[in-house]
Amino acid sequence: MGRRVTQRDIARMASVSQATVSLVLNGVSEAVARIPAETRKRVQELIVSTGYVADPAARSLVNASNRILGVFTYEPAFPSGQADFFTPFLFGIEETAQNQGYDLLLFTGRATEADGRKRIFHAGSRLRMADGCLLLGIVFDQDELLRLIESDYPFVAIGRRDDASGRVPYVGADYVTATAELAARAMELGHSQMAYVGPVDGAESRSDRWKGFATAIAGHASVVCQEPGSGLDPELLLDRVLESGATIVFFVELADAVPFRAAVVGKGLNVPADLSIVVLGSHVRASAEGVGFTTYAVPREEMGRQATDMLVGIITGKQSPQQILLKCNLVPGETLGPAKTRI
Amino acid sequence: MGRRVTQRDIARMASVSQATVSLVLNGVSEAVARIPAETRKRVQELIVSTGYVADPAARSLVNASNRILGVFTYEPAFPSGQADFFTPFLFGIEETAQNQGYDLLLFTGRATEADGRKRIFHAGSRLRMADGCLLLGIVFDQDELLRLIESDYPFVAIGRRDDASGRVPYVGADYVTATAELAARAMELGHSQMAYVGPVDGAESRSDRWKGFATAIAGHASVVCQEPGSGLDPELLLDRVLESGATIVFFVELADAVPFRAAVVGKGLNVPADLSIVVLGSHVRASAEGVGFTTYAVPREEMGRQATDMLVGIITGKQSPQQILLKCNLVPGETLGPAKTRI
DNA sequence: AACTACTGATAATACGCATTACCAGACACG
DNA sequence: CGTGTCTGGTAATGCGTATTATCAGTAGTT
Repeated sequence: MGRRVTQRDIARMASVSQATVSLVLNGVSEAVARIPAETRKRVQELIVSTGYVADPAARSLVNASNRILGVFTYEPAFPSGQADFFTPFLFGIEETAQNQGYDLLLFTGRATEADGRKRIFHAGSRLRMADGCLLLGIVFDQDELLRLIESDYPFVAIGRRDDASGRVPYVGADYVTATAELAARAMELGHSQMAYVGPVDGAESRSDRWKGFATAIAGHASVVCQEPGSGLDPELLLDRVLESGATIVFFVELADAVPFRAAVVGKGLNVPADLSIVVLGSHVRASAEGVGFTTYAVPREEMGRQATDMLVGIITGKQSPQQILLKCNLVPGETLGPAKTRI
Repeated sequence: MGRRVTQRDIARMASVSQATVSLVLNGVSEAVARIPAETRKRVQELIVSTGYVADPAARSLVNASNRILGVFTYEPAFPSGQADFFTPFLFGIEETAQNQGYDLLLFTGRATEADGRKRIFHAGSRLRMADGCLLLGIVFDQDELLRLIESDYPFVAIGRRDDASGRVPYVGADYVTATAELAARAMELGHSQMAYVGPVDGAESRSDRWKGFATAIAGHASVVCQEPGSGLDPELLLDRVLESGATIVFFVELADAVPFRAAVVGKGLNVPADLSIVVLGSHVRASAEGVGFTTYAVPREEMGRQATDMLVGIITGKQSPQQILLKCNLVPGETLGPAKTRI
């Protein structure tokens, strides 16, 4: 590779010093250094004709700033399975980063430790290459969060985090309220025997749903069936639900609801006449796919946007770390109806 | 921000020199520098306990290597409209980058010039932060490609490029062959009056389709209707197609085919009994969406993978720039049938 | 005692850039 | 002629790291 052009090269060509080139390049004011227009022009022209571009590494060594935002995903980032989950965040992040004039560094790092999890801190980590970092994922590593907080390295999590004694800055979605609203609506429609399919604890986004649900129905309705979901055979699940006497099923995962609904229809039953289905959170896109589930939309793109804005604010010192919850809008859908009176 | 830990800090704590820390850190062999196990251990422990991580900027200043791959998209990268177009590439790129131990730098840069196009070269470009770069997009800038080639900066385009006197390394899709195959199949089914909706020149991916199409039907069938597509009112388009006597319509863009099909059905006609529809290239996902168009699948993820591998090969000097075309597999679909004999 | 061989490091330097302190020359003024 | 002021720059330095040449001390050999 033919060595790239440096300020020294340009300096030699223009018969000035490297310092002068730097001064011209950064267009410093007359107040700090006097460079006559004629010299400026001469240097400028050489900069253009050689296609000189400052080496960002060297620049950042001096400035301690790269105008780069890191994006760290705890779960494997892109693999198609998670695609619909991560891409909306990335859309929002990319859009805002662009507006703010930042580039995005995606940390692809694979699991390095014995526990099979990706780690932020490891030998050769390129984390510092970014001025700050966005954290994406369902489950985070406690130790790393703590270290991150203590290191003063600017970062913002996407999704609510109550780890690390509540000091994690984040932009999350208000699952509690949205779930409670759906549960309330279900109760208005006469449902009192409910099924809940999905995890009730673990990540915040999951326990929050359960919390909102459980709180809302407390004293008014009861959970007659609770399954962990994910991978459970739809037919089998349907049998259990029917057996339990539930008139409505709440799904944490859209992916579980889809085959379940197919199973219901396959059995000659009608949704929502015979059985209501509610999904606790979907991508905005989901509704466009014609499925029509009753659910609420998690504003993932907006989360990405606000998290990015906050991160930039923290980096530039214009903002202090905060914790923000965004509202999820209800999507009426067509899978929630009045409770069927069972015989 | 409390200043970060540097090698000097560790050196002081361990009562050794900065050089020693660097040597221990990089685990140099006894041959090049002798550091007794005891000292090594002492330094190692401090490295761990302080959570020291080498500054990649400083490192790259010395090494001229960051283990970072740049991704430059000429069209706005993520915005939802293009989502399905770009994300498959990114999946492949991310997967391979991860396997190769590289991080990904997404250049978000906005249009800086008067012509409203994004530019690779501009003041403050962070291009050099990456060891090499992948180029994504439909239409590229001639000048920049030339400059890139002459600069010896490693890069690989995704999509065939005949710009810059054919010296652009790329991994593309073989649109010519795939399109010709579809055209041949159509002719086998008796179609001889054809409509073609979409651009016939401009970007390679577009002119290649037309080329494969035109070559295949030359002398056997004729184009009775050709429209530029994109944005044309479906109803109006349908009228023109019917009027022309075409028995089959080839679409360059899936996005155009979808509303068109709806218009056909809306008019009480049947696809493919009354009119066949063929789409020239789709995402693999398209078939999963239940639309069932006859088309061919552009192996976008695989293109991303191979381009990334090639780029890494070029960077490490293990491979020279190449030009590769990948095969597109036909997707039978349900929208291509025998030609209807018009009255 | 003089020489060699080895050990365990370190000092020096370069990488490309930004920045500050400083300086040489021209000119004006008293 | 001595002093001050302005102009047009430059030299020097530091950022954090990798690398190479060098060196002081000790032990062993003749």
